[in-house]
Amino acid sequence: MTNVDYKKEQISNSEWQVMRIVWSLGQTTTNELIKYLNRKETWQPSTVKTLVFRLEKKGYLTDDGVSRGRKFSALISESSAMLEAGDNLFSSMCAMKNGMVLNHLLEELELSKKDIEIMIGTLEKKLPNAAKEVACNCLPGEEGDCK
Amino acid sequence: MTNVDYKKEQISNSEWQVMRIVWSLGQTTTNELIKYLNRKETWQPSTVKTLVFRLEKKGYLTDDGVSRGRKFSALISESSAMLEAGDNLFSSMCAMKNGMVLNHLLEELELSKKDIEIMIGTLEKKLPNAAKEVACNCLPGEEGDCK
DNA sequence: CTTTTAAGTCTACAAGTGTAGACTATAACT
DNA sequence: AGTTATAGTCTACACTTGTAGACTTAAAAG
Repeated sequence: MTNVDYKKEQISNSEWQVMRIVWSLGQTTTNELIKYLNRKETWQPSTVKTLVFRLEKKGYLTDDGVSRGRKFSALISESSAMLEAGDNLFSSMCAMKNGMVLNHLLEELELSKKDIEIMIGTLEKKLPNAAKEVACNCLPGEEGDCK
Repeated sequence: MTNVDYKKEQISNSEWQVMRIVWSLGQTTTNELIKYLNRKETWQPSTVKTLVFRLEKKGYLTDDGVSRGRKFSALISESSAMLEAGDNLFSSMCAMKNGMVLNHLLEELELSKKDIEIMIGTLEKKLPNAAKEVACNCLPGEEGDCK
């Protein structure tokens, strides 16, 4: 069995908040994390420390080993984490309705001109070879689409 | 305090699998669920029963109260569940990179001609008013974008 | 060098999740 | 009516997650 379907440990919601600070600062200390997160969450310093600890254990953060005031940095880029999260979500939902969800997101999310242009390009390139219908994959086996 | 930010209980991963069958069949029994899920998961019948029980408790499923062979049905549509899941994911990630993730999904996911056309329409309508840049909202407070 | 502060580590604990066995009561069969 | 199969309910247990207090030790201050 190859390693292809190896499932990395998830970044939990709270952990995600920590990662975003690290990704933004590039490199950070526990204190800085506590300071920033204090503006967004109501966490005690201990909570942040626990989260950092877990993220290191899961392999998403490392530190420089200095005994006081360690510098942490991410072992995964924000972009790949985001892509993975996106893939993950969509791969577990009904394929037939993915388009609808995407369209909704395109409508609701703030997007830059450039993003929009890129996406139009992507879609236009895709259009010619697109199928009439995407099959529903909700029911294991062959039978019926979801409503 | 209004109810606006009331947080519904999450549908967990395993529960999601159950819901997909219910959504597809419109109405179903425990046995049918066990039968279908048996093709996708390696769950024991008990596992399915637990999942169904939890989904009823969380308010996502109801049954017709018949003592044997109850019929279950969903209390939430698959579409709204999916939309919610999508919103949820994207609202917790970096706004600046949302476009990139969406583009990746547009590239990778199977989409129907019609979906694509709709989305191109959405994007074209959006383009004129789109900003040059979407600000990064990773750091609480004002300072700096994430990389 | 002693004291203090706080960074880092351990422990904790409730709720949620994945997974499933054990038990109970009811419908169906003889 | 008595027996049986099994749908439905309870209980269980390990692991993850959210959240945080307690303890230890090294660095900073006096």
